[in-house]
Amino acid sequence: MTAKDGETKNRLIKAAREEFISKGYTNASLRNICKNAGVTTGALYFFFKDKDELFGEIVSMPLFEIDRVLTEHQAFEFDTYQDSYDEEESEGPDMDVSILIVEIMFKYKQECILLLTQAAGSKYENIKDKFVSELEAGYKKMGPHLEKLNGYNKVDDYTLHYMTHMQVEAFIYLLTHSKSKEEALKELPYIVKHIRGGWFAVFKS
Amino acid sequence: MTAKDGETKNRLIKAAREEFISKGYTNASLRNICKNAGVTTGALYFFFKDKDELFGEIVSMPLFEIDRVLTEHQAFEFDTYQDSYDEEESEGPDMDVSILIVEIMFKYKQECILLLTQAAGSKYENIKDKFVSELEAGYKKMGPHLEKLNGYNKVDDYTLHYMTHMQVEAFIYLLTHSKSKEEALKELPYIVKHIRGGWFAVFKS
Amino acid sequence: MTAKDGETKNRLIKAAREEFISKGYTNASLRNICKNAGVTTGALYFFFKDKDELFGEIVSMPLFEIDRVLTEHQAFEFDTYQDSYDEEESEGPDMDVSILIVEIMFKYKQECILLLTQAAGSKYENIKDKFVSELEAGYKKMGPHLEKLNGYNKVDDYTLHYMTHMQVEAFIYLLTHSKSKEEALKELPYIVKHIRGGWFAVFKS
Amino acid sequence: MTAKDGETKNRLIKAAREEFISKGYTNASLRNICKNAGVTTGALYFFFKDKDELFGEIVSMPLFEIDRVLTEHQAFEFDTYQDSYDEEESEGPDMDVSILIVEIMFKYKQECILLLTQAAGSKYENIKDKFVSELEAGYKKMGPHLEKLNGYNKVDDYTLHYMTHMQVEAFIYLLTHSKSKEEALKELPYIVKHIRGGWFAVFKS
DNA sequence: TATGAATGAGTCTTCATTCAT
DNA sequence: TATGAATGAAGACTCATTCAT
Repeated sequence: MTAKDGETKNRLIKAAREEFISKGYTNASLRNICKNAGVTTGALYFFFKDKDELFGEIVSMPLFEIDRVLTEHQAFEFDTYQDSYDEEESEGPDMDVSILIVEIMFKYKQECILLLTQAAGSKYENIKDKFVSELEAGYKKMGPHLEKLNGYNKVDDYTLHYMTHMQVEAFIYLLTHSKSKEEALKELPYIVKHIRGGWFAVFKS
Repeated sequence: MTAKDGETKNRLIKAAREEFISKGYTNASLRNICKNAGVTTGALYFFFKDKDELFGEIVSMPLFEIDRVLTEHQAFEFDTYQDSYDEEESEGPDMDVSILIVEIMFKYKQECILLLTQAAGSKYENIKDKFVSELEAGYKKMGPHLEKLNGYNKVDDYTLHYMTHMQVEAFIYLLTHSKSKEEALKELPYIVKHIRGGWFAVFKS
Repeated sequence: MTAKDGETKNRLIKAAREEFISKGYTNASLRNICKNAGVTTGALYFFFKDKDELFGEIVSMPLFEIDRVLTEHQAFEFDTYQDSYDEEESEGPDMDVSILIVEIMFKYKQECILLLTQAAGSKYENIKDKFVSELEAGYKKMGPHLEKLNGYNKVDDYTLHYMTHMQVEAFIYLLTHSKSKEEALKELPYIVKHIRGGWFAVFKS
Repeated sequence: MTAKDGETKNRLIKAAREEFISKGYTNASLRNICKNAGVTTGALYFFFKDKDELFGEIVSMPLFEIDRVLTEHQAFEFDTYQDSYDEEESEGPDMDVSILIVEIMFKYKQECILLLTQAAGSKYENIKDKFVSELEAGYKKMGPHLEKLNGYNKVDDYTLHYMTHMQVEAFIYLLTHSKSKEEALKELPYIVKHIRGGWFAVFKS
């Protein structure tokens, strides 16, 4: 590092953020990014291996935080609901986790929109599926326990995958259609209600 | 070497179909299409105004058919449910329409996937929103009638829009995750059940 | 000729006129002309050998008329001024010819502007030089007679060519900078006065 | 193969010069320029924003120098002739400025021809009008002073504009029709005489 | 650390023209 | 008379990437 500690790299990241956010991965131009950062192409390639890696720099932070919450959520849920599951009477941990995710998504609003809707062409273009898989894995672990309880159907893989996918889409909707974090949090309960409604319609006979 | 019967045009369309489907609108290359069709660039531009119009040639047919079903659906539903609405006990017309849509989507499977998930950059890039709007408009007309019935809440615009959006996503899911029309039709009832479950969870207090 | 006598050809000419006038020779598009004429490319090539010939169809008429006036003018002037030349006291035949030329130029205003300022790339791109040569040839015939008169210098070829060229430019100016034939005719005397002023400054010692 | 000293850029400029001069702005081909420079298209666009900027590189130098002389000319003339104006007996500063302009024009002969007669389509396509306007503005400042002197008419805008335009055309003629600077300078006095002759024919009653 | 130069394949689109029917 | 189809070369311009210095 010279005098200006990471200055160039920061300018590149800032310019990249704006370019990616406004044009999406494929249509973003590295040339443009360099120009707006006041830096030459060579400099970009000193700090980043390629376009994909630069893109990663922009979206990795929120991605990491969301991943962490999801992982913790699963661990927690598994411990808690081993023996009972009484969804009806509480908004319980699901609601808490949902709030956490909304908080993260709006903390990095533009980055998350970028990651979840404009990443086509990049190595993150299937990130949605990754989230779905993580959630699904968690639900699968819970499955056997739920099935022991009264009135719960066995749900086949297709349906489970579908419902998990919809859940992810719901959060993306919240992210892309709410003006502010406050609005999102205000609407969240209705959305959770909606998700659960669908969930129980399928799980209960 | 003058071909008859629109042979050249057909070869162009076929090559375009493959290129668009495998790469999406933006990343498809007209050069490639021409090369694979064994035709010069000039020929392409004799038949099609530009890339967008060529793309339209591939996706307009399913788009048209889906639009028609949606329009008829709305008209029908509005007439039928003016006075009563007993969702619980039947799978009624909604199910019928859903089946119709699935039929169309799988009749033109690749084209629909293209249109609904790979159209970014083309004039159809907001087609999903258009479907959502059409459905939403239909539901809004039904709103006042539903509100007269026992136990139905008034649903605000945000939530209505959200639910409609999810409904469209559900169909896209069905399209992209089912191996065959048969599998899609087999899963459809569960999905409809899921949608309705969410729907009533919100509509009923 | 079929029923519609020369209809297609006329439509082509009309469309070509508009295209050439608004874009100049090089930037005019034959494709566009055909489209606006509601005719296929093949038809154009049935009536016209190539772009140049079509262009000729538009500009040949005024060209012909101007040529004729210039030719007659020379013949006339030569006969008249064999023995005397008293420019100072009359506006004489020069003025008459100038009026005639202005009349023609404004009768085909757009076509003449096209021919004189937008013909680059066509076979008429040196038409200005042709006019200059014609005029010059006329003046050369008059030269020996003028030189016999008192106070007239011999004018070298370079200067004669220059003055003739300027004279042509003066008419082009009149054409391109006057709003109407009337305005052009109103300004014409001043321009002729200007030309003659220059002329005599050189011819007389 | 990395060249030093702007070698590539120079080769590009040289090739561009030749291409533009021989074909004019519109018909010059960037592809051709690159080929003749032995360079790839990308290289061209590294050095120049677009065709217009490359063209500017060729013609901006003479343009700048001519502009400077014109500007200084105006300032000077205005100072000098505030109180008297005796055109008849001297060739005065007008002649000096004319010589200067001829010197510049022939220093960059091909470039000036390009700029003044082949720039259609480029951002310089109206450069002639710009020169006319500059000169005209200068004359307008002198107008009131001239009118105070004996025997000077007021000249209307149309005529003034016309005469200025002709003056510019005269210099273009000199440029395009003289074999060498020497020939141009030899002819210049006659041309100035011609211009003044026209000028006084109009200015004096 | 970063620059400046350069690659080379690629983008979509337009052109005047030809010719069998 | 005219069409409809097709050519093939060319247009300006952009791309992500490389590399010697």
